[in-house]
Amino acid sequence: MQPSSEPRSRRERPAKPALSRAGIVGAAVGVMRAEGLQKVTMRRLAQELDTGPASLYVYLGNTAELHAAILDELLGTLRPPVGGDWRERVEDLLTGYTALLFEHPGLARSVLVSRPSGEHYLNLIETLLALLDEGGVPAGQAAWGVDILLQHATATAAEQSGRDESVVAQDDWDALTRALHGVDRLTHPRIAALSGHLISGTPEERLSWGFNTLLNGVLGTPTPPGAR
Amino acid sequence: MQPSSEPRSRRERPAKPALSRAGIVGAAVGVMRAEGLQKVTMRRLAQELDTGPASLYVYLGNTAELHAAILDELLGTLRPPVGGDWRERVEDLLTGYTALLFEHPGLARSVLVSRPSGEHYLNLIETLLALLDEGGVPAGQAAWGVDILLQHATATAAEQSGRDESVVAQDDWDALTRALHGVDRLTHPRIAALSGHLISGTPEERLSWGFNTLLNGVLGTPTPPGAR
DNA sequence: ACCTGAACACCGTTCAAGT
DNA sequence: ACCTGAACACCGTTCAAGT
Repeated sequence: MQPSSEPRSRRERPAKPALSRAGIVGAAVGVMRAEGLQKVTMRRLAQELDTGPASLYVYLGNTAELHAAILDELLGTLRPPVGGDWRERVEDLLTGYTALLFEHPGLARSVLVSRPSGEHYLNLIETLLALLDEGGVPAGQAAWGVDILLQHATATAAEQSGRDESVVAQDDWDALTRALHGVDRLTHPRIAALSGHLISGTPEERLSWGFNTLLNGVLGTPTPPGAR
Repeated sequence: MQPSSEPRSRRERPAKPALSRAGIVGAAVGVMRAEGLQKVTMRRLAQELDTGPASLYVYLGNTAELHAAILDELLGTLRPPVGGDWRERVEDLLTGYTALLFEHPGLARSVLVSRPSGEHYLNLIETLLALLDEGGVPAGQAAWGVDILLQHATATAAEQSGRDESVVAQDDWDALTRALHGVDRLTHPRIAALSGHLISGTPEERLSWGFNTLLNGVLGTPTPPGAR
């Protein structure tokens, strides 16, 4: 019997491609788009790629690294703003970054802890530094400012997680919001007086105010001499 | 045979106390102090309280609610600052809050999503509002300011999680830090020029600068007319 | 060298059934 | 009414063993 030149497997599968970090991250983005981030697990992804979960650990150290890589991939779709002065362009860029994360708040949670370090994230930092430089922000303040601006964007998106995934959110609302309204005006007079203000505004208004507050603060707050 | 007035159980256990929300949260704090937050799971806690995990769901809606309740409990140990002007007292109070979370960064992660709504958290908000009022911060700015100040503190603590639990952290450091240093100065000139500044300063210096930046921004940034 | 089956050691949450 | 055993439907990560 002659050795066959046919592949050993009889089943004609869609030609299982070789694993690679890029391929894994691409598949992860696909699963996330189709089924949400909560389905992007090492096990589910291995299943998608027709292998066992252990194989993924050849390319990724852990799940947090996977999430960071997914965000970096998403960041590739972020276009640098063109119109307006430097402040408007900073706000536009950060609003775009936040909008991306608002669609996947779970990603924001992950990324707060294990930040991306890929090309697109570096481009975002570079662009922000260029805009702050254009606005005359001193180097030290700009460097620390980028950090705090991105932290605010990421944390604001992360706060949405849980509040959106389940439909429970609407009638359950928020225990804190209820507590703020039901407060005793004798023990907590200022909360009682300001309860309207504490939860006022749309998410967009608060985010925009946050970026402007941060920008004003960064412009006017020197970093300590030792760190400069 | 006379019915015995003895308890049905022969084993003299440490008198298993009736379940209550406060008891569960207390036990959770105990487990956290002894073994870390990662061990505070519904199952582990049920074991600690000599019952099944389902019993806990009579008192707590989910794990996030448990974590929020733990932080509120911890917040009971936070003493309002006494010395200095209003700005120093704000910074002291927020530094104390952050220090609490630095010891349990996982708690900060949870709480970013599902905030506490207990007595001690309300006291913290009330105290902050009083201090901002003392500083002459307009009501709308103070209300939104408290939110952004607490967010910065919480997010900064959350960023520590992962970086501390494992000893890997030290030599692994941070992929982003490495990426910032290894950047190409042709494609990312500003990162290359500022790489020293981007990671400079101690955590304390950066946190303090963050609070001051926020305070300066809050003082100088009016909230939008509609939301006011 | 590269890859992976199988196992280890867990999770949160629900629900039918008990007291 | 209050409580819970047992089950459902999963996880991340490791490691010995294969090719």
